[in-house]
Amino acid sequence: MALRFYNTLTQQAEIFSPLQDNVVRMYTCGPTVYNFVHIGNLRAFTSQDILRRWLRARGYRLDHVMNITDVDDKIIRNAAAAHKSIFDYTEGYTKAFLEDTATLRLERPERLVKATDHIDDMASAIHKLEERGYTYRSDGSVYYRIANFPEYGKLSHNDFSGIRAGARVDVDEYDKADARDFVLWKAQKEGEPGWETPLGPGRPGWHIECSVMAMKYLGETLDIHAGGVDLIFPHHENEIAQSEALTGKPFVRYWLHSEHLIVEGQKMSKSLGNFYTLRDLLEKGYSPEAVRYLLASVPYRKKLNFTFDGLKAAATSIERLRNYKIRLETSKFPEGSNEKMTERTRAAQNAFEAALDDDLNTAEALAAVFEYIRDTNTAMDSGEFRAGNVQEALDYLARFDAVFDVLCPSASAAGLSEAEIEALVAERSAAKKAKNFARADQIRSELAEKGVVLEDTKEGVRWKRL
RNA sequence: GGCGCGGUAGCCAAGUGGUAAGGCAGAGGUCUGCAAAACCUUUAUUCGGGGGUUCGAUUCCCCCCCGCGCCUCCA
Repeated sequence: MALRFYNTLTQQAEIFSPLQDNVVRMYTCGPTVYNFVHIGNLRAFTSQDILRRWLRARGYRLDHVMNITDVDDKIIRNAAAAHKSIFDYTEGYTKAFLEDTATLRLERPERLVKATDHIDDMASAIHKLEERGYTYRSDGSVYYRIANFPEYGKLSHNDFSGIRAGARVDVDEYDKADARDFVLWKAQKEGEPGWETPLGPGRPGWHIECSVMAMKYLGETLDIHAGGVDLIFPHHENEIAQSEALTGKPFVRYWLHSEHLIVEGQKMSKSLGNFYTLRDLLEKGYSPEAVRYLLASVPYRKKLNFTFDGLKAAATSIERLRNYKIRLETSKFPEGSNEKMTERTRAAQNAFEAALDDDLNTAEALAAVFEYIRDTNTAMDSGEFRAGNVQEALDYLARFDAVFDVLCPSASAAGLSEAEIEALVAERSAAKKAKNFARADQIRSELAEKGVVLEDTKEGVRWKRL
């Protein structure tokens, strides 16, 4: 089954193949670094991480560009309030963003690019748009005239044909000829940061950075452009208008948009008190893997209802996966190999791949893994699962984890060393042999307090950290 | 109003024109010094409501109800 993605542009699932060879050139809209990213942002970035990993699993090489918006109204406002330059102000949140995404095990894109490093490129692009007659000036600012781009609206599927240039709307406030026109270059105002360019002093509008940086690094036509659904209009619509006006070529072949996350059934907002950053959740004691699992477990085009029950369920689900892996690694199985198990593994692998090929259906992919685990656990209990089947099962888990990446626990800061744990385990075994169960239980609870769980099995005691 | 997404068991959630995946939680059981892990059984005659098409619809069509997003810079 071929890899397919739902394309916002065509409103259909389409078979994916890159324009050139096996390299996927993709661009994703990164953060505006005026604050810590919240779990809604991270849902989108997690979807993109799953996308990245699955493309690689399917044999593609990636050239992925993500932008960091480090100049915009909110940044200017907040930096001024903090009495900092926008550079000092955004530096801290850029660093925090990189830390948070690393904590969530999100792969770094091949290129991370900042808007402020590309001011000249943007000014040139705007100048070129002026030459081509797509713009007009007003009070030192440059606007894009959407009336000159007939295809405007093709991504968001809005019909703007009724809007005529010259039908002035909110003239006093915006100085725009048309309500849908958008700013390419903002004239510098008193006390605001600005750049000297042939366009005059000012700063870029939001949309131009993505068009310019995407095409600078990836060429005039990208394979994939991804972001949250809220960016479809106006941001991505405007990117198309800018880019295609510049090149006359299709800007993006596959537009992928992830749905929003809601919290306990409601829109996440600071006023409702249900606004969370990753840092908030870690402080409450949840693991990064649990957050990652929850964000990844709902297919990206579905709204994700983020709940604390769900977060706990995610943590328990991860435990089940890890316990299974530990069982594979530590148990003794009968000699030989069972061909039926090999076939079962192959079927599970096929189901997993088919699910992700189908527009990254992560829920179905997880179902394939859990069904396999239940079946092989049963086979282990009955003795049908043989030593010769261990490696294929571990390989399957590895392929699962190459995408979901939740099996390896995050390093806990404190705790006992392995040697200390082993010593206590040995002491407890001796106490048990001597029927000193009081001491045995005492050691169990001591270790439990330090996050180490003991399990007595036929093959002896095994322990794991929580 | 326009465009778009969705309403499936206590919760999260997959799915298909042919009779409901998976996870979590709950109940009972096997195993166990206790526990853990694991397994087994059990939890939707039913997929927001009402019509229609069909041999047959949760899945297609129509209407209605409810929730959500976007419609000037929010993933």
